Amino acid sequence: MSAPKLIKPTESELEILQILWTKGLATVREVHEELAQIKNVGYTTTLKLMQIMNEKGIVKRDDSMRTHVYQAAVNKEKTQKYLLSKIIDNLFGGSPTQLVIQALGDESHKASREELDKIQVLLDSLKK
Amino acid sequence: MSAPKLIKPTESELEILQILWTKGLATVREVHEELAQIKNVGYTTTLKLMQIMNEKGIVKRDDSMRTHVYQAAVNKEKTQKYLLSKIIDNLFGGSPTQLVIQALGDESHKASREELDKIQVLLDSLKK
DNA sequence: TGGGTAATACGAAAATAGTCGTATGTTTGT
DNA sequence: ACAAACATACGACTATTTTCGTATTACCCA
Repeated sequence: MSAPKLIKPTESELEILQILWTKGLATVREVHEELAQIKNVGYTTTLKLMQIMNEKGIVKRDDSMRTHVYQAAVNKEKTQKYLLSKIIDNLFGGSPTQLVIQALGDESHKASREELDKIQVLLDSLKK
Repeated sequence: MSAPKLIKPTESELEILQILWTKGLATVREVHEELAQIKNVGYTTTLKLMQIMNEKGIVKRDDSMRTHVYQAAVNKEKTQKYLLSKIIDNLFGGSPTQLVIQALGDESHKASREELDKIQVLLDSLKK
């Protein structure tokens, strides 16, 4: 029985994870430059954060080179599911339906026709 | 132009808000007793939290009586929408569809047939 | 080959969240 | 009437998260 340690990334950590999930491999510099586009933060701050994430096991790094290369060590879908589960409990009283309804109704994040179809497919399979 | 100040409740505050949204009006004692069922925390902690929430404007209170009566000062749906919007950006790269798919697939929060129908209705209206 | 640029390590301040002890006053039951 | 139970206020302590300055070492090239 290996305890599947569930990690709860902080908000800042999540921002970095998103970048790593997209890029796959990245240096601190690369991550920082992405980050700098959405928030005003110093390079060493990003560095420190990624070092801490490494200690926590949220990311892995290859430090065989002088410039270390990082990658996410936690699975994207698993992390999303885990955090979503918390939110469903914490914000929607345990009802995923309420969450879905709010999400679909969100004016600032409209779903395309294609996406709606995707949801329809899933919905059909759940109905069986 | 009144600035519609958007408040981001903390996790503990959210737990309290959930109780207040359900109860409508409640004393600290009542909130604390609900809270004590899900977490181990002292009475004065709950009290302090609610005092802070009052200062922040997240809750209102009637202190004309010795035992103050609290109620939520922020709208439930608005708060859910706001926080959800953040999560969509922060955890799902801006795609509400991904969030919906994960939420519907959540094994520990299964949606009932009735709820699925509700979602279907909403989905139909969005498709038009 | 020496100076500028770039990288990591480290420590510690600043900001935010959560916790509770203690003081003080109020109510209530017997 | 008075002790026990109950309520709020308030300050302080702990923990976590975010931030960045400074030191040190490595790399590059004019």
